[in-house]
Amino acid sequence: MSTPPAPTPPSDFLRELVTRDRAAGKHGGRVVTRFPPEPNGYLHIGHAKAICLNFGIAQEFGGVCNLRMDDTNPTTEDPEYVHAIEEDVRWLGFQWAGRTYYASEYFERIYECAEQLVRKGKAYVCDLSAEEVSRARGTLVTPGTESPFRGRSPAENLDLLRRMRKGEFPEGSRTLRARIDMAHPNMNLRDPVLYRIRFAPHYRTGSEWCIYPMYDYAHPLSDAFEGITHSLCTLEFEHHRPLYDWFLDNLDIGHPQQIEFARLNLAYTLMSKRRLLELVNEGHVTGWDDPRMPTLSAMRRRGYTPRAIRNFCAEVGVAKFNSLHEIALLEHVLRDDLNRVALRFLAVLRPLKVVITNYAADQVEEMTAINNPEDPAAGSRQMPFARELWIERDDFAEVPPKGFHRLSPGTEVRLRAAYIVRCTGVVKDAQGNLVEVHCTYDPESRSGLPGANRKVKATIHWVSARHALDAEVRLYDQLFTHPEPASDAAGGDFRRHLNPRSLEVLRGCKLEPSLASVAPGTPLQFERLGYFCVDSRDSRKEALVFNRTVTLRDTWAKVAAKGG
RNA sequence: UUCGGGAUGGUGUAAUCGGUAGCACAGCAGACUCUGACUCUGCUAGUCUAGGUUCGAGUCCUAGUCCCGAAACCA
Repeated sequence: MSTPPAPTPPSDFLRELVTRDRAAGKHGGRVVTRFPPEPNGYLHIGHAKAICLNFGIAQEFGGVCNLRMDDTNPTTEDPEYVHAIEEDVRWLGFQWAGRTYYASEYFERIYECAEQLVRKGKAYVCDLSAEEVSRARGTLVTPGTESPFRGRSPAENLDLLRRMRKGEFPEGSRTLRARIDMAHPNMNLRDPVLYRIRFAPHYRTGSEWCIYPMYDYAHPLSDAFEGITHSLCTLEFEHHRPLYDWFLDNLDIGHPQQIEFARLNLAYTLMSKRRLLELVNEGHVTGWDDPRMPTLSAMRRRGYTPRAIRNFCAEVGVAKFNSLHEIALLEHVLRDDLNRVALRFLAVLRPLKVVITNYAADQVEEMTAINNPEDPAAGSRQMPFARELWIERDDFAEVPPKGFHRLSPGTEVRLRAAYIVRCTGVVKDAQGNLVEVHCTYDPESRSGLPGANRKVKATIHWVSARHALDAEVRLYDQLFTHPEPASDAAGGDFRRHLNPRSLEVLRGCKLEPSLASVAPGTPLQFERLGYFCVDSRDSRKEALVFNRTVTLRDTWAKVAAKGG
C-alpha cells in the first residue's frame, strides 16, 4: 500500500506566527488560546470560525484552548446563553480543559490590579458623567481635554476606589480611568474607563460587586491569568491592542500577544448578535434556533453537520481582509458531507396521482432500495409498490419543454427501484386541471431483473399512495434578499430586505413508510430533492415535520429556468 | 481631516530568499448515471494605478487611488 500524500498543513498568517514564536522559544514553546464569548446571545457561524481557529491551533500545536465566558457586563448576560454556548462548542466537536472559565471569577484579582495601577499613579477616579467624559474625549481629529480629576493623589484615588467598591456612590457617578494621554491619536488611549458603577446583580457573582471592569481592561488580565500565549480576536480590536499591551506592561502578570484576524461574513445573512436578537424579539423568526438563522443552534436544527461547518471554516481560510463569503461554498461543504452520510428515502413533496392501469388493484410488492450508495454498510430497505402511486408534480409535463426527459404522454420513465412505466393518458377535472396520470408498467422491468437493463431517459421517485405517510415539510431559503442586508449599500434598515419567501411550508407531503421512525437530526436524503431531517422541536409521531437542510444540486432547474 | 488595517479571476484563499500566479467554490462544455445527484474530464477568468530597481517584481522602492475599522460607563 502506498503512503497517502501528507496532508498539507493549513497555512495562514496565524499559524505561521505561532510557528515562529515556538521556534523562538517564546512562552517556553507553549500554545494556549481561548475562545471568549460574552454570554449575551447565541453563537453563530461567524463564531464557528473563531472556535475552529482557537481550538484548532491549540490542538495542532499540542496546546489547550480555554472556553471563557467574557461576562463583565451584568446587564446583558444570562446563564441561558452560557449553556447554549457550551452546547454549541461541544456539538462542533471541541473539548476544553475540564471546565468553563469565567472572566467574572477573576473580579477580585482584576480589582487588585486596579489598586496597583492607582498606587502607581496610572489610574484615577473621575467624577465626570458619561456624557462629560464622552465630550471631553475629543474627536478623531481633535485632541481630548483632561479631566479635572486627573490630578488626584494615589491616596485619594485609592480611598475613592475602595468606596466605589463598597457602594458609597450612586450608579454612574464615578469611574476609574487609566491615566494615559488625552491627546493620543488612538482614541482608545484617551484615559479609557476601567471600572463603572452598576448596582446590577451579576448572574454568577450576585450582588457581591457594584463595580464592573470594562472589556479593554478585563480582557488582557483574564488572558494573562490563564497563561494565554496567543489571544486571537477580530479586526475591530486592532487599535485596542496598544491598550491591551499598556495594561500588561504596567502590571507584572505576564504578557499574552493579541493577534487580529478578519471576522467571517456570509452573504444574505446577518452576523451581529444584536440584530439577530432583534429578529427574534420582533418575531421575524420563531427563535434563535429558527432554521433560517445563522446561529449554530439553528443550523443544527436545520440539519447541518458539525463536520460541514468545520470544513467550511477550513475552506474560507483566515486573513486580515474583510471578506464576504458566498452561500454556495457553505452549501457545497454541506452537501459534500451529507452525501457521504445521509440515508436515502423517497418522498413526494408536491404529489400527483399515478394509476398503473395494468397493475392489479389488490397487488402489493416489496421493492428493495439501497440506503446509501456511498456507503454499502448502510444496507437496504423495502418499499411497498402498488397500483396507485404519488409522483412529484414537477416530474410530469403534459407538454414537455425542450430537454425535459421525465414523464409525459407516451414517454417512459423508470420508477426508482421498481418498474419502468409508460404514460398512456391523463385525467382532468371539469376545470381542466390535471387530476391523475395513467400509466402501464412493464412487468419485465422490475429492478434487479434483466428486463430492467435498458436505457430510460429518467428515473423518478414515487410513493405508494395507500402506504404513504403524510408529513409537513418546511423549505427554507435565505433570510434576506440583499447580500449585505445591514450595509449602507442596502440603504438603512435590514428589515426592509427580509425575504418574504424564506419559509415555505408544504403540507400533505407523501413519504415512504420507513420514514416513520427516523430520529430527529438524522441526516436524510429525499432522492432527487435534497437533504432533510426530522425537526427536533415540532415533529411528532402523528404529525411528522421535516426540515429541508439544503437542496441537491439541480442542473435541470437551471436549464429549465433559462428556457422559460 | 487623525489613527489603525487592507487591496491577487465572479467569491474566497495560496505563492520559500525576487524566479512558470496555484487551490477551492461559482460559471461553461462534455463523460458517466436506476438520484438531471455523486464522480470524472476539459475550459473560462486574476496580481488597484503610475513610475522606479532588476536579466526577472504579486513580492523590493517612491508616489497615488480605493476599501474597511475606530470617538459606549458594550464586548
